Amino acid sequence: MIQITLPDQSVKEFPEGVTGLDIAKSISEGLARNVLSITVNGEVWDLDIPIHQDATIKLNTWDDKEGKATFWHSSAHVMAAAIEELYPGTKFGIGPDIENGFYYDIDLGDRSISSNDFEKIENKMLEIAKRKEPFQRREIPKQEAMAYFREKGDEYKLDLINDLEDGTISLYESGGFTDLCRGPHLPDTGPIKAVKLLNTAGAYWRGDEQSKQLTRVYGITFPKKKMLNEYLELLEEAKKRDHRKIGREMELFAFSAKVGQGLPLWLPKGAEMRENLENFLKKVQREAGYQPVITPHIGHKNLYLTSGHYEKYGEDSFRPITTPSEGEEFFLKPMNCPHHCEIFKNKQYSYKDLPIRLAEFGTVYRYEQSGELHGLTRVRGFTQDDAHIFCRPEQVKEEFTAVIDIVLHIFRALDFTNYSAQISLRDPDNKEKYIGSDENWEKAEKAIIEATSEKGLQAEIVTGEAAFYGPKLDFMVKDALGRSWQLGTIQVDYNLPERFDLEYIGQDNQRHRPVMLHRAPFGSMERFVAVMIEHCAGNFPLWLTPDQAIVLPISEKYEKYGKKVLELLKKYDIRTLIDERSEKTGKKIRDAETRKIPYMLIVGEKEEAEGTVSVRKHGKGDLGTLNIEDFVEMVNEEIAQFTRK
RNA sequence: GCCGAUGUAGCUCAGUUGGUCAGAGCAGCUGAUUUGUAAUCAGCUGGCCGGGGGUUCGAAUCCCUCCAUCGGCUCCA
Repeated sequence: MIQITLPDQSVKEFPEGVTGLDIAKSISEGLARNVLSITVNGEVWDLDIPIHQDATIKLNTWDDKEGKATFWHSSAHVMAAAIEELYPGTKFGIGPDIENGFYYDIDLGDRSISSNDFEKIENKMLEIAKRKEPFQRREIPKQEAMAYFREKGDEYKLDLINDLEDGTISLYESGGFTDLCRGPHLPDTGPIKAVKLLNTAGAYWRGDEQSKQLTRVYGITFPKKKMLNEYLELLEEAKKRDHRKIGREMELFAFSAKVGQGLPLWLPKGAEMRENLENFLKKVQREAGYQPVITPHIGHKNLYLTSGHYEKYGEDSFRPITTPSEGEEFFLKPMNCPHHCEIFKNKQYSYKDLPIRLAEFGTVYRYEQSGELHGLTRVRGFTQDDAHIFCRPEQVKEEFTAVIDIVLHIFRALDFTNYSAQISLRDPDNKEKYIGSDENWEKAEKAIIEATSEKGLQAEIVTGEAAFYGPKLDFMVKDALGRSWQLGTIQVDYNLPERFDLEYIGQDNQRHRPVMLHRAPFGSMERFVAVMIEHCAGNFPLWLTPDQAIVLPISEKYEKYGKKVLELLKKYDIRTLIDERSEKTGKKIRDAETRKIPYMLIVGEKEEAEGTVSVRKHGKGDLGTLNIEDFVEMVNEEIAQFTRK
C-alpha cells in the first residue's frame, strides 16, 4: 500500500500501482467523469500511469489551470491528426497549449492553409473526438524514435529528438497521429466537444529569424459547446475595448499614412487628456524633488558612440541626419539618458548635492519593424515620462523606494489595479555578461528586492532578465485581449556613468562614480494612454477625462440659462460642453452617454427658476437636482478621492 | 523585416459568376419641430471603390506592384 496525500492534506491508502483515474473513482463518479490529468508531486501526469510510491497529488479538472493545459495540449494533437489526414505529407513542428487554447506549427510544403479551410479541419477534429480515440503512450529508445521520424520525413521532430538526452523517448499515438511528446494527455479524445480554429500566422522554426517559417494554426477547444460560445462572446466584448477603436470614436488620436506609419497624431481631446496626465505627474515629481530639464530631439553621433547605443542599435535606427557641408551625423534621439548624462556633466557635484533627479517628457524616435507597429502601444515616435536619478550607491534603495511610491500613487489615481510587477536580476552563472562590480550588483539587487517587499508589492523575481547594465523593476499590464505590455520601469544603471565618466566629489575629497536610475512611471504617454483606454473602456476617471460635463437644455428657451451654467462651471475649472442642437432631451442624453461624458446637466423651466441643474451620471442615471455649487463640490470631491496622496 | 488576411462615403458595412453596382444605416448640412432622463420628421450633400500598372469591348470585381491596416512570428535601448 502507498500513502496518497490529497490537496486538503487528508491521506488515503491505495494499493501500489494505483492510477489517477482509480483515485478519482474512489472519490466520486462525477470527479472520475471530469478529471483530465493528475498532478503527482508537482508533475502533471496522464491518468493511467501507475503510481508506485507515496505521493502528494491533485486531480485536475477543467477548473484547474493544469486541467485546461492537458485538455488543450491533447487538442493540439487532435488538430495535428486532422491536418495529417486532410493534408498528407504535412510536417509537424511543435504544438503546445497556451493561455487560451493551443497551436501547432506545421510545414505544408507547397500548399497553404487559410481560414477557408478551418471548417473542414474543425469538422475532422470533432469527428476524431467523437471516436474517443485513446491517447496511447509509448516509451522507446531514442534511436528507434529517430528511425520512425526519419522514415516519416519529419525533419523538425528529428531536430527536436536530436537535442534530447539519450535514453527513452515518449511518443503518444492517437487518431492515427503519432507525436513526439512528453505528455500528459487526456485518456481519450472524447471530452473535446467544441472546436474553433482562430487564425493562422507565420512562425519561425525554433523562433529563429534565419530558420524556415512554418504555418502556425491557433485553435481553442472546450468540453461544452456553450463554453465556446461564451468565449467567442468574450472576444467580441474585448474588441469593443480596443484602444484603436475607442481612440477613433472618442477622437483621441489618429494615424495618417502620409505622416508615416507608427507616428501618432494626438487630436485635441487626446492631447487634453495627455496634458492632464503630464501635469499630474509633473506636480508629483516637483514634490518629490525632481528638476525639469529640456533637451533637443536630435543628438550628435558622438553622443551615441559614447553611450554605446550606436554600436548596439546604430544599424537598426532611423538613418542619420547629415549637415550640408561638414558631413556631421546626427541621430533622432532614441532615448533621453545620454542627453541627461551631459547635463549632469555640466557641473561639478558634491556628495551633498546627490541625488540629482532630472526629469523630462522626452519625445524619442525608434525604428520599429513595420510588422511590429500596433496602435498606440508600439509606435515609432513616442514620449517617455523620463527621469534620471544620479545618486550615491548607498542611496539606491531609498531612491528606488521613492520611485515605487510614485508609480503606485499614479496607479491608484487612475484606479488601475490590473498590473503585475517583475524584478529582473542578473544570471548568477554568467556574471561576465554584465557590467559593474559584484558588490554594486549585490547591493542594487538587494535594494530592489527589499524596496519592493517593503512597499507590499507582489513581484515576480526573474533571474537572467536584467539589462547588461543593471537590474530593474518593471510594471506590466494586460490589454483587452490579454496581451501583456510593459508600462512603468525602474532600472539601475552602472554603465552610462562609466561611459560618460560621471563623477561627484565624496566626503573623502575623492572622485566617485554615481549610480544612475532610469525611471518612467507611465513608460510612455502613448502606451499608457492605450492601456488606460482598454482598462476602463474609455470611461476615464473624472480628473483625467477631456470633457467632464455637458449641459443639456430642454429646449431653446433654456439655452440662455444653460450658457450661464456653462460659464459658471468653466470658472470652477470643470471642463464643460453644451448641447444646443434642436433635439429632444432623450436624444441629447443618448449622444452624451455614447460619448462617455461623465456628467449630464439637464436644465429646463424648473432648474432655471431655482438656479439648479438636474444631474445625470454616465452609466448610472438620474441623480436628482443639485445647486450648481453643490454639483461643483461633488465633482471636486470625486476628483480628490483619486488624486490625493 | 517575415507568414497570412484585409482595404468601397467621416464611421459601420452591402455590392452574386467582370456587364445601370457606385448602395444602406449612422454622422454631416437644410428645413420643420420647442422637446424632461438612451434615437422627432422630411429633404439634401458625401466615394477616381487605398495608389499605380496590366488583362478585357467593358474592372470595385481578375492579375502584378506599391502603400496602409489587422492577426501572429522575430524584435523592442
